[in-house]
Amino acid sequence: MDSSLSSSSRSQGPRLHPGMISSILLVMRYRPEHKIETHEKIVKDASRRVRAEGLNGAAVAAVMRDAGLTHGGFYKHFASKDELLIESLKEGFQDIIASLVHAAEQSPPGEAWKTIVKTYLRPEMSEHPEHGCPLATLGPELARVDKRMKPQIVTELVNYKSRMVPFMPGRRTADKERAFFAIFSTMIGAVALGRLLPDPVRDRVLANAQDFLLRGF
Amino acid sequence: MDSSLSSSSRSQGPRLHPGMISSILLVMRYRPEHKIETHEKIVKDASRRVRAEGLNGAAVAAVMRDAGLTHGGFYKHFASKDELLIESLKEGFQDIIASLVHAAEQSPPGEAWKTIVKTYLRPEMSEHPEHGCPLATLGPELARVDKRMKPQIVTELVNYKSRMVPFMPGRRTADKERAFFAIFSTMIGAVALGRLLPDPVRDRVLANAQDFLLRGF
DNA sequence: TCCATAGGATGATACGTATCATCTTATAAG
DNA sequence: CTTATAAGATGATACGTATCATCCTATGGA
Repeated sequence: MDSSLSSSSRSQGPRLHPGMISSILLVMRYRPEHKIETHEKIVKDASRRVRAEGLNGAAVAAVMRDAGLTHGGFYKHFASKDELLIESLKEGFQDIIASLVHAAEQSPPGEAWKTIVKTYLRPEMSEHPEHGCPLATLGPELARVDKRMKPQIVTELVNYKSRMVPFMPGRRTADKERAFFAIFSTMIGAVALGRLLPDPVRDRVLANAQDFLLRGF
Repeated sequence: MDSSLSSSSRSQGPRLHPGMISSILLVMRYRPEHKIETHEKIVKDASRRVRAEGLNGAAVAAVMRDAGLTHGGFYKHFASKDELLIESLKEGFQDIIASLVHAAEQSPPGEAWKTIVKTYLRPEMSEHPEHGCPLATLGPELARVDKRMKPQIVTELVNYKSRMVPFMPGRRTADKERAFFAIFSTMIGAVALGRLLPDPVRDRVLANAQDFLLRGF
């Protein structure tokens, strides 16, 4: 690995030698992955909390406790709470994108969008908002966040769209985009509406939306 | 009005006479409508705030200030903040129900549902959440409120549905109910999604949902 | 004119929360 | 083993908010 640098006696002048490198660059007291790992754990916990309890369900103290830490270390990981929010939203979007893409990919091309609809509208998806689509859980709240966060949220949404559009019904891309908005509007609304109602009714709302979409295209 | 009770000299024994009535029942220092009026003003202000800023946008102090009062008198009007929340939600639902019913009633019976769709999806409706549908503004938040409030929210939603169903497309009531859920899911989702996006895109999302629905039934 | 009182105002309390300053400690490098 | 230092813990501050106790005052009736 570092064999070319291992004999410092051969280097002349003030060139970099292993000792200098380690004292300048490699001064890491914890495993290099350590901070990254806990950072990711915090974000994942926050992402679940945010989807389950809304934008202010991810209180600093609560999220840190989830990660087995105390509130004090928070600002070693994030410049502000908003930064955590953005990261946990991103995490949430990647979460459902992964689920939906995975489902879509193992179904015949023409049917992929139907698979996405069926996956999104499964009752278990509604039952577990902490693993569900951030749009269905906190869509309206996201519309009200601080101006500074909006561009980043729009970016996530645009990315979401671009990952879904390939699977959408329609010939031209413009058609697929229209289908994306129509289909996701219906699904987001159905999940939101369903969650207001007691279990059996909720499932009927979801099934109804599914029928509507599968027949509608 | 009270002429039958006006001559107290005619009554014998410990019967009710005007003096007693006024000292027992009619001891009202302010106009009887006074309290009701300010109560309604508080609720209307809260209803706007809640729809514009979310469930915790209606802070006691803020709402009272809107009404030209201070926070102290709040509990002369409401037993708790939750009580205000319920009342302002009810107000919000009555608000859009009135708008939609009004629009629907002045259009030919078979077309009423189309008018509702066009009204709900107007860009101005999206621009002014404080006068819009509570479901589009705080649907997911309502799904997370305290268990004790849920029944009352469900009641409001059921009432909303029963007011819209008569205008929905379909022959039998069951069909109309299915249409209600499909149509409102799509509209709620479209408004929520649209509000995440910058103005011109938002309007396309709304128009897209409208086309989808008008063609879909 | 005076009074009783309900509506409203002032002010206090208790709690949650974001943020930051300062202290402690685990650990890789030497 | 020692040491430097970054990750994390403790604790403090500041602010918002719900709730309530207590005070003030406008006003209809006498």
